[in-house]
Amino acid sequence: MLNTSSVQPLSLERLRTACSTCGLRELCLPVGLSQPEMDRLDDLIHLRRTTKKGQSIYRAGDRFDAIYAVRSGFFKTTVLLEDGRDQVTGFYMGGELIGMDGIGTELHTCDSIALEDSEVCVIPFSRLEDLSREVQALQHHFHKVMSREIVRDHGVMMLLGSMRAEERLAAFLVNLSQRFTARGYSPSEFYLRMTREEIGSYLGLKLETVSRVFSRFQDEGLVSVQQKHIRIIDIPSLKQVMSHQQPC
Amino acid sequence: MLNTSSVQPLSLERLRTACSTCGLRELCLPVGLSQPEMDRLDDLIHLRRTTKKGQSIYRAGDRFDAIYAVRSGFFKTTVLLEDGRDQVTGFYMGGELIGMDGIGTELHTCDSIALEDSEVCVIPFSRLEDLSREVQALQHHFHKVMSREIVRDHGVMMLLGSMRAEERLAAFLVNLSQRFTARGYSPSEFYLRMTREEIGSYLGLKLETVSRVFSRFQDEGLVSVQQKHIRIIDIPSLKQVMSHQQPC
DNA sequence: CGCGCTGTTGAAACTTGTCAAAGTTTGTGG
DNA sequence: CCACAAACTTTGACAAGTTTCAACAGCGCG
Repeated sequence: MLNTSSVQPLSLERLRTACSTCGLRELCLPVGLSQPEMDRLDDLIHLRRTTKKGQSIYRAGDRFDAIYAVRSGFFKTTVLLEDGRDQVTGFYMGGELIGMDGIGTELHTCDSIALEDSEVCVIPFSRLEDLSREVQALQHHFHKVMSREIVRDHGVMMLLGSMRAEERLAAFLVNLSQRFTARGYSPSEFYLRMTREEIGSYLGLKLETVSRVFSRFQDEGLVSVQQKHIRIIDIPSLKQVMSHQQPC
Repeated sequence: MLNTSSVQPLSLERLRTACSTCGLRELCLPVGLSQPEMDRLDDLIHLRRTTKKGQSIYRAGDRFDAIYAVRSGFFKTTVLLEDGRDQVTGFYMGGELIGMDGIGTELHTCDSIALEDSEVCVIPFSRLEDLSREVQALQHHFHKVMSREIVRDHGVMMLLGSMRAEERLAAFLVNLSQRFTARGYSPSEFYLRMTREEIGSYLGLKLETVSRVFSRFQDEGLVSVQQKHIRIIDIPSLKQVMSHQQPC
């Protein structure tokens, strides 16, 4: 464990760490909590972990005892099949929660890997359950977060099951754009933290296909692509590609 | 609402309805509850709804206020895209919970449709939250159920993203077989409640492809198929098809 | 400064989808 | 209870989209 990331208790940095002063609190677990309630949540979350690019917070098979809120950085989760194939099941950015896959079996079922140097807040799960038995707003919001994870997965199933390559990539870009926007970044210009292969894995495509579609989008003037630097030129058209024009 | 299924309060039938006497309790929400705890859960769940084949329990956009436990019968859930494409996101049988997609937004995001005449227990969600603040075992088990839904969806994403048609159908049959087994039915012989089109929609394939793969499996002696009646002849080989032999 | 990882592009192969036709089952109304 | 219509399934031939294989270019880390 120790070789995958460093653990640091935060005695005096509490103020800096506290949910109440965290810029991501409106996107994260504390949504809807009163100040006293948030203080109680802060009591739980006094551990942060920094994770270098390429390292994991947990791996499939690890014992589950906490969920993690992304404080900074970018993560992917991947599932491994017995036969060696693996697939990216999600990308996570600031304010999003990772690790809920482990609740059901007490074991994590996927790997969570940092795509850049990152930091997460460690949320001990049994203590979160304890507190959410006392704080209704926390309980309810946590349920919402889990539910949204299910709905998000449905969206990906939709994408994988019935969209063509161009539609998938368009949907992916639009989704990223929206999530960056919610975090105060530009809706139209961002760096991809993941490789073409990771995008392809997430979208059920080969990296070559992802690359080709990027090129096509660029030729059509929808986006400007320079390696990992993406500038979306025409969001409406991208949305149209995403949701429209099935070749009838 | 009234035209989609009938609602019946169950004054005196309580004993018959009670979770404590339900044959599915080991697969459903009451797992791990003591008798007094289960009695309190019974207090919540005094509504059942019968649903005719083809009718829905809820539709996308309906207000969310309850989740549903399948008591008998068989359901599918489907998501509809703006452009008219839709996709089956899951099949549900006895003891499984439907409707958790609605928690996050207070609105349901998919349709749940009975594939045969069915019956569900209505679990008012806010009362479930109330009770699970008091009953730790219930709280924890509910979290497990939601988590497993996420893990299940990851499995489907895996299947849609990186498996070929034969592997998908093999995985589907193995999964059904396991779920029937857990419910005391034959692992190797069952009726499919869904059409080829619905299977295809779930697996990201066209119905013709599903039909062809069934025929191929039959030719290879893996299963015997007569319309919706399936007999799995060689489960080990089916598992091998599922998880093995990627054309390298 | 160069080696390796990542990304791009082309041509051929393969899987799945599309269209079409015919067979089968199911359900309904007479 | 039968007949007919509608829905579902199977199968074939062909088309389309994606993958595979291969070669090369570019960026970035050590």
